[in-house]
Amino acid sequence: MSYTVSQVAALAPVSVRALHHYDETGLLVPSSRSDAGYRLYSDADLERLQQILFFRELGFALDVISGLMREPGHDREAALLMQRELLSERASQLHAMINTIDQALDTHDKGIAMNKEDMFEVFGNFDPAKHEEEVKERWGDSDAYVESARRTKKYTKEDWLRIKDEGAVVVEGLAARMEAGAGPDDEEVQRLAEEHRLQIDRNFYPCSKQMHAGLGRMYVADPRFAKTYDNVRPGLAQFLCDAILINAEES
Amino acid sequence: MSYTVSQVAALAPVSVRALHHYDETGLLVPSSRSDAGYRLYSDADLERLQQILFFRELGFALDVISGLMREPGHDREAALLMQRELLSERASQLHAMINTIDQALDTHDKGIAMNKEDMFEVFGNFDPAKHEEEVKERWGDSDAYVESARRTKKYTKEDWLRIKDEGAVVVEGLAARMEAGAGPDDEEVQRLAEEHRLQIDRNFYPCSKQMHAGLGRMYVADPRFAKTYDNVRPGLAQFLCDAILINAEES
DNA sequence: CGTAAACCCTCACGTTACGTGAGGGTCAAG
DNA sequence: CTTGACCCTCACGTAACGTGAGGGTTTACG
Repeated sequence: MSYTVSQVAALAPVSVRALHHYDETGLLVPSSRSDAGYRLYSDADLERLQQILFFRELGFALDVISGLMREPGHDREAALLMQRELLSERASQLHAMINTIDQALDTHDKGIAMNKEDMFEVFGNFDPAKHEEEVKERWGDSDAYVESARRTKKYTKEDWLRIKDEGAVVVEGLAARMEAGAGPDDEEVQRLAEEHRLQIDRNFYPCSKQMHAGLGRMYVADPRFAKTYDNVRPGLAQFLCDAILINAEES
Repeated sequence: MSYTVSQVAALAPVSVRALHHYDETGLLVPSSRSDAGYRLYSDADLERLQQILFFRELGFALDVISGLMREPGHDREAALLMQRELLSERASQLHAMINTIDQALDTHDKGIAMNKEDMFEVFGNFDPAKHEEEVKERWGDSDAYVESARRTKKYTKEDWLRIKDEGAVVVEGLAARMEAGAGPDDEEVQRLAEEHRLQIDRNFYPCSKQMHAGLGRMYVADPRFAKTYDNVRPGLAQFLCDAILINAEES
């Protein structure tokens, strides 16, 4: 099945001209042309387009998107996970903005002026220019998510089983200590938290304590990840997050 | 207290050049200049800037923002409420996009392809071009929020008390019927729902049944509004919303 | 009191991501 | 076989600034 420009434009929120533009710049070159020179988009082209649109929605410039999607080891799953992260970040950003509005409404009702810094604080985090660097930082020096995709590609089924078992040992250990009433600062819990970090570091991508802390926060903030741990024991995601943060602090 | 361009740029996520630009186009003209011709921004200017930034964040073009803020009867509170609405809409949009990603990840895992329409459906709602019209539509023919601001400006304290009492009668009536076990399709409940609409229509802005339905949905979707009703009786927001939707359907 | 660093101003041209025709083939329907 | 709906390739237009160029102003400090 293949689609012409107008069919794609009807399906996705993108103009015909934009498709021409993406073709010209090499961002999305249709995988074939008809005899008459008509652009024909395949299903795979549409998947690529979807990713482009997600990135665009997130405020990335087209050449940056181009770069991201050209990186060696880039794959759809890694990109989707990254986009998911960024989107949920953006969502909490929006909630913060809503809070700022509520605050503005309150102070407005009372006839008093708002603190100037609070007025704009909420915008700060989503500076598009700053964003690129921040992404690099958050995902590690050499783009952790790319690195991860690169490494995991070579893993065999046995590798995956081993990694899963290693992980299960840590998770079960944590769950047991939690049930035994230990706090997140418990010595054994701390050892397991550090082991958790090292597993990521060994198996997926270089993971500093700082990055690990970021992950920890994500485990509770992001239901998709929280579920992974809370399914083992309710409250485990929060417990692990606390433990990670304590482990990260002792630097 | 007044601020120079760089001070404003440090406070808010806006470049010096952008401030120049806003000045040139008349969107934000600083309320004074120093002897040397330096732009000096007052507190009021900063409030205006904050609003501009919210609108910009929402994807409005600068000339549209200019228009919105120039409309007669435009005031800060009305604008903030409108922005709040649009932001929370945007937030649920993002959550929908996250769901789409989850779906894409699932189908990807299973090695099957996703429905092409589902792939892009989620983007559709936030077409910036379409948005302007939609806003007009949602807020009524003559910009309900502007109309509301215009009318309420003339209200005296007594007007407000009367309106509040009128409203309380309806809300208490609804709460009583709900407690008595009536469903949202109960005859008396329907009468009260319609009265609720008429009160808005009389006191604030022309409110069609369709618009009323939009409001009803907002009462449950938006915690700020839900609270107003749930504080009277838990579950009342949902109850009212259901009643409104039923009332709206019989057109 | 001078002077350098740090700001500010006004042009004015550059850039990104398309919009919007102009001029001209292509294709299915009647 | 023609008409209307698509498609193509230029190519210039536009919005919202970015990025100097050239030149005053303010402030800190020696």
